[in-house]
Amino acid sequence: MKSILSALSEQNRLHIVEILRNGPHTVGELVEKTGLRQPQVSKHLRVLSDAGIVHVQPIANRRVYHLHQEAFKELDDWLDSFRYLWEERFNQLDDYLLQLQSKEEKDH
Amino acid sequence: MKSILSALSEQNRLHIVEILRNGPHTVGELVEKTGLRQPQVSKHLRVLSDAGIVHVQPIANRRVYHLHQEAFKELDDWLDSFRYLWEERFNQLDDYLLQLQSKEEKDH
DNA sequence: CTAAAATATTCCTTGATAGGAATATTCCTT
DNA sequence: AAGGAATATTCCTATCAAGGAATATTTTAG
Repeated sequence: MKSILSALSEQNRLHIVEILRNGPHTVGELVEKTGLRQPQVSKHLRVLSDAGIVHVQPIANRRVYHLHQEAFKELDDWLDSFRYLWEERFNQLDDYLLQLQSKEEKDH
Repeated sequence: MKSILSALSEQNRLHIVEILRNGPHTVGELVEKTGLRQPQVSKHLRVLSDAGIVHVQPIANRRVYHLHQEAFKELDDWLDSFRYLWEERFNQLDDYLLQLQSKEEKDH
């Protein structure tokens, strides 16, 4: 989880991921679309790959990169544990404040 | 989007967010549960707050922090744009490789 | 009004990381 | 085999962010 998030936390990598959302791309195409230099693109792809966000398919002397669904599923599962936030109708905060207050009264 | 992701990309902040998933906490409680020192916790909370991930409710001389649903909704919306990855049955990669190959043949 | 508790901020130092430049590697073409 | 194209890696430097220590701020208690 942490490696996925930190891989995505960099501007240019986020951009690359959003380009790949439109389908697989070779490194050269990514260089063109991002305006970055080739070595930096390769380096970012390495980080994304290590985080399991992209996969590579070698074809001749090119490398075709594409998104790997597992990483996004993982993110989605993690987000699931927060969905109660906008699905529950009662307010956790109010509850907590009341509880804090009653604790205070006990202290006196 | 980027600020949310980079806020969450730090280990201890991710931990704080997961503690807050169980409900609102004061700074002191977070210090205790994380084992971090108070100033660092305050600093992390600042980053989370700037990213819109947490909100604060002052009560006496304490501050009660809680998760702010909007940030998670935003993340969820962003993830939505990738859901096709595990919902589509055809394979983008295969399509792309075929396309690459036919382009190559034209070049000859 | 003063002291103490809870929290935030500032300053400093250090470690991680991104970009630049150069170079290595791999595969194709001839 | 040699050269060139596509991509990856290495080394260096500069920037940024995290932790430590000290201090400031706010609020309550007495």
